[in-house]
Amino acid sequence: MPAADAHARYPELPPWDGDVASARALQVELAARVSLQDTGSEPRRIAGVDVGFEEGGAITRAVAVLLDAATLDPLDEVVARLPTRMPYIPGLLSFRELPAVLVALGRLAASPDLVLVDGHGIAHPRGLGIAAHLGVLTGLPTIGVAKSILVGSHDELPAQRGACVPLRHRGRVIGSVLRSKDKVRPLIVSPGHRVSLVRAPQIVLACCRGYRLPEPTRLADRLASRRGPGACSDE
DNA sequence: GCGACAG
DNA sequence: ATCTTGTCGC
Repeated sequence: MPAADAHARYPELPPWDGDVASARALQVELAARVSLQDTGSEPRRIAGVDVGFEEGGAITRAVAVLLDAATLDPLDEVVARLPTRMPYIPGLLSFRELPAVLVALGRLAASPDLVLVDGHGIAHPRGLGIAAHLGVLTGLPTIGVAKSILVGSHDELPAQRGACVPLRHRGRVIGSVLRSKDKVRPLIVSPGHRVSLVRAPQIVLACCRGYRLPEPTRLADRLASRRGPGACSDE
């Protein structure tokens, strides 16, 4: 996909025009298209996506990594850089980051059967966090893995890895608060699309390998922001 | 009206 | 998200 055609290709992701009210209205429409039904089949390839910024925010850098679902070994990684076209507005994150994410995902060597996104799924004021928005756009099963709560509340969570309690909002369960590692801040996991509330945290926990973040998101995160071992593309 | 607010 | 070194704790 030509590095800036996400808008033309997806009517559900219009270019930013400063109209917050209509963007929110669109989210309400798209949220009605979200499915919380599991696919039934086990994923063979799982992708992880995350976004970082360069040049003081002028450049949006999206990273997509593809992993073998069985071994969690990396199969491919893509970095896409696009000029930033919108400011960060709580609740409208997907409109700002998805254009770059779609380009990165489209350049992967193979399409994933599931995508883990750094951000929320349906655990959002209008039920359409970035993972849910991406799922509705592409039709791919997606799960939101956030590092903090946007909306909702929950009971106390045990300190041991694997502990999981429901995240509720307006009397509804919208996700899970999951302890992915002993004594670290929990992850906020919510279905994005075509994944159930029950399976989302199970899948995410199964993707954790001793770090707080599950491998798909952790590897994408490492390339999107920090400079760690293997983060340099040249030399 | 006041505070909260993914990344 | 990003600006940023060393440091406290498991």
